[in-house]
Amino acid sequence: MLEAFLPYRLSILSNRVSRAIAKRYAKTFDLTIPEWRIIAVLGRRSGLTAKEVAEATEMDKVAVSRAVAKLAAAKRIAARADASDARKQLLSLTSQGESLHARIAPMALAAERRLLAALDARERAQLHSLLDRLLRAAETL
Amino acid sequence: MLEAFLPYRLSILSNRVSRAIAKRYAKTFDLTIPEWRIIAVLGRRSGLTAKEVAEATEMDKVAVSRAVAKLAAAKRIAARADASDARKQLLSLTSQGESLHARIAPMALAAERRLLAALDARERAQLHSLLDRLLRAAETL
DNA sequence: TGCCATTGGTTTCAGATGAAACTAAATCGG
DNA sequence: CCGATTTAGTTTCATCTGAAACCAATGGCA
Repeated sequence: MLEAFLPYRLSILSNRVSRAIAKRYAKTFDLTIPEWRIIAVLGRRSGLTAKEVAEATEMDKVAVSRAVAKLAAAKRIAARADASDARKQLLSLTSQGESLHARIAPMALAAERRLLAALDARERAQLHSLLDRLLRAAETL
Repeated sequence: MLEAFLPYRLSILSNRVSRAIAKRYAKTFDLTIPEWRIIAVLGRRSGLTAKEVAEATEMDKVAVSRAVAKLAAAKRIAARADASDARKQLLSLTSQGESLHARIAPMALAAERRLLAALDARERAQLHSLLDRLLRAAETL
């Protein structure tokens, strides 16, 4: 039963993929998955607060707080104060962070492509649509 | 980019589903996901060794060792010695474990059904086949 | 204005986790 | 047979993680 059980299969697949990527990131860049997610998100949209990052990445705020602290210590991201709310910090990539992002993003996409090589274009579109619907359904479980 | 990145989407989906199920199991039965996996596997095939359980569930042997210890302490599974190899322990559900399994399995299937309600029969078949191929592709990443 | 509830973010604490070391038993090669 | 290697499983240690407590700033609202 387990082999056919959807939650189990999703977990195995996700773990295999994440582990493969995480190992590579850790070795090459001393970067964890949460950190990489933050880099990815800030690479697209700069000046987010920690809370917005947490929402965008679906990580909890503790994880974000810690990853942000580590990234900031490594000068990969920088925080500037929000003029209108002293609790908030607006986060963005430093130039170091930018260049890290520029190096990693292609690697990430290559890994994804390797995985998706198992499917043809039509199947990829199906997969995307199926995942969309499952993700929405999983919001309210 | 992150929102469309397959490894990320898989991780979010898997986490949402696992978290929902884990929470329920933990509250109702004091059972973690690794423990539940072992129950599920032993419910189907009795007399497996810890190693075989680890293979069947794709968990590492440390996790299995710990979960087995806890399940055995709770008298949910029992270990008997292998006659031909003193290192091995043949694991099986106790009657308590059996009845736990009988109670949980339907819950698990119901959760899966709720998730799959977002798809029609044809799409479920597609999903299965896509996951099969992705799982195979992810073996060698 | 001045209190109270809320919000953004960090710290703490206790439990989970994985890699590597370890123990004990079995197997292999000579 | 007997030492070297492999295998099953456990323990240890250092790290990760999440829930809850916490702190500081803000936004009602009376």
